[in-house]
Amino acid sequence: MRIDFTPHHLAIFLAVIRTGSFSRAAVECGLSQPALSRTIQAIEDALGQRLFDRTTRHLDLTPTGRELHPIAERLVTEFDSAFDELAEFIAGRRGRIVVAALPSVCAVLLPRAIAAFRADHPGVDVLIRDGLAGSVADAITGGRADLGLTVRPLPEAHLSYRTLLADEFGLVCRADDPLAGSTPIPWAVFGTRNFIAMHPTSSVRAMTDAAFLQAGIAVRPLYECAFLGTTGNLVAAGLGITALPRLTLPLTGAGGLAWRPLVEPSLQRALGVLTRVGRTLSPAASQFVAVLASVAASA
Amino acid sequence: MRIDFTPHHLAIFLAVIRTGSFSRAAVECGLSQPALSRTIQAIEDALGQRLFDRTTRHLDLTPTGRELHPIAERLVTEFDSAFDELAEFIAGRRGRIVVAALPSVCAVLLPRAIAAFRADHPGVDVLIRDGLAGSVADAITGGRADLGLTVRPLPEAHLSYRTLLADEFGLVCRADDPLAGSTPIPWAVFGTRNFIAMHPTSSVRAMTDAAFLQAGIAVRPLYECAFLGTTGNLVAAGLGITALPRLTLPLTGAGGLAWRPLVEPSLQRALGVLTRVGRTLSPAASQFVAVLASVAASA
DNA sequence: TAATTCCATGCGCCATGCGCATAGACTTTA
DNA sequence: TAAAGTCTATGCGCATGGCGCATGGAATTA
Repeated sequence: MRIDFTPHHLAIFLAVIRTGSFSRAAVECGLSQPALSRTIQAIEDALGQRLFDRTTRHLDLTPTGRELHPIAERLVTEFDSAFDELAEFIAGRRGRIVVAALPSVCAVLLPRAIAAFRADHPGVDVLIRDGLAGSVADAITGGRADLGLTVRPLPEAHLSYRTLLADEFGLVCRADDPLAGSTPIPWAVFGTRNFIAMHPTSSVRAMTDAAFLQAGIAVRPLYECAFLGTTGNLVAAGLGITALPRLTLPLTGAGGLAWRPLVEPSLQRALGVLTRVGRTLSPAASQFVAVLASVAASA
Repeated sequence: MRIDFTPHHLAIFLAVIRTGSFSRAAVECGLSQPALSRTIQAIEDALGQRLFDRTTRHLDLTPTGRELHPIAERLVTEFDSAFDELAEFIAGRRGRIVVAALPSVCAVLLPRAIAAFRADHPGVDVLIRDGLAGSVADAITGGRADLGLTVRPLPEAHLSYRTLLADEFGLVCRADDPLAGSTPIPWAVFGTRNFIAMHPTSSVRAMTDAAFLQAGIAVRPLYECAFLGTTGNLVAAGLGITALPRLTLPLTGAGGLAWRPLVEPSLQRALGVLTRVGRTLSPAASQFVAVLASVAASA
């Protein structure tokens, strides 16, 4: 007779050894004595060997039982620790999350979220890959990242997007610029001043272009910067003004700048979580999204 | 839902990974596709997590599945190798046998039996503890030896004895002794010559005393030797004659001795296997007994 | 649009595992 | 010496779970 051994079988065997009695082992295992007795018999039948030499008064391991003893101990321990380990992962207490994010998110939202998350999940590593909107989406599509933190992408069948917060566009000028005094400021202002643009592949540029279109003005970019730091320094140097979402301001790295809300149109850059549809998130990643949402809500 | 995971569950999980398909995995596992599908679902329900992101066209591990993968591999391997190991033991190809035996058996029967046994069972170690009849029986009673090779002991409830061979008593004298010419020789001969006896605790002494009683003669031992080598040398020196079972002759260690069958009564010392009742022998030990029996039969 | 290929699900069957009651063996106690 | 007590084994019936068969439903291909 060939049965499929389970850790349960082995645990029962070990309980008999530990207690030195079928009845006591049955109590310990939460079974009736007949059930336990038959489980031992089933193992013995499967092995073709007795495990215990037993009478009503005596119970001893047979040589085969003695041989199985350490094996059973090892297997049960292995099983338990393996599933404990897995349970840690499922509980979100262990794992690795790869987050692809826009530089601005990396600079502002992510650090706070990671700090809050790691406080509760010290066993989870969070890896960051920063990049522009296109590369974030590619990382998600290609499976190189679990989560993307980016602007709303063009709708695509296998991408799922959930907005976390709206980052408002505003004018960025020198603090001593007269514009810094009036608020709010219409986008039309860029028709009268030098505009320092971001690089055409950036998500900010796509939105400023759209705003100009909506405001009905034609703006000729004076510079096209790949990095916000460059943009900030150009503005600080008095070479022109620009429009940036509020959260990107710290990335300009320049002092003496003012940010004032822009209207007509009032424009917000949606920042959110990008995932791949049909791909289950790890428990840790799901919980990280929740932390992100609460951090974004309190921002 | 909490199920009892078995290596079978894990093997099915691994088969799906290996084949990249539920249907192919089902074939590989000798199951129907629905059965396999439900087994995976059962694991997923138990863990509260999907293991595969699957459509009819695509199958991918989820993070939890990826986490379980190496764990499952390890556990299945552990289980297999553990039971392979146990199977070796049960087949009698691995193990350790402790044999307690009389010196004469150690010298004559055991070496041949061990040689024959080890040729077929290179993985089994055979340990020998030699001692007189009493200590052999004690070793069995006390569980310090698996098998005893000794004379038939006094019947005792927990000892089981099985005769392997009958070792015939004969006269031992110098080869140039006139007695060496006549055969068979009656025990009464010891009434007319100096008798060199074995020590009172030895099994041989018990039998020679009984023979004298049966032959109706009174014999006064000249010496009482603990070792057969001493006895042999005393005989060789011409100090007397003695009676020994045939198989003990090589242990006398003396040259120039003759052995002639004794009659009136003709006496045989039974040599056999002593075991403890109610104590299962290891598979290797059982097989060793079989080898002993066949070696004894051909002796 | 039809055919094909997968995975999921409804259904019924049967083996397995369980508890209850009790038998049987052995020891202890009166 | 007999009765009581303790421990494992077994008969029995029930519920659960695992399985195969048939089929549904979704995605892809011809």
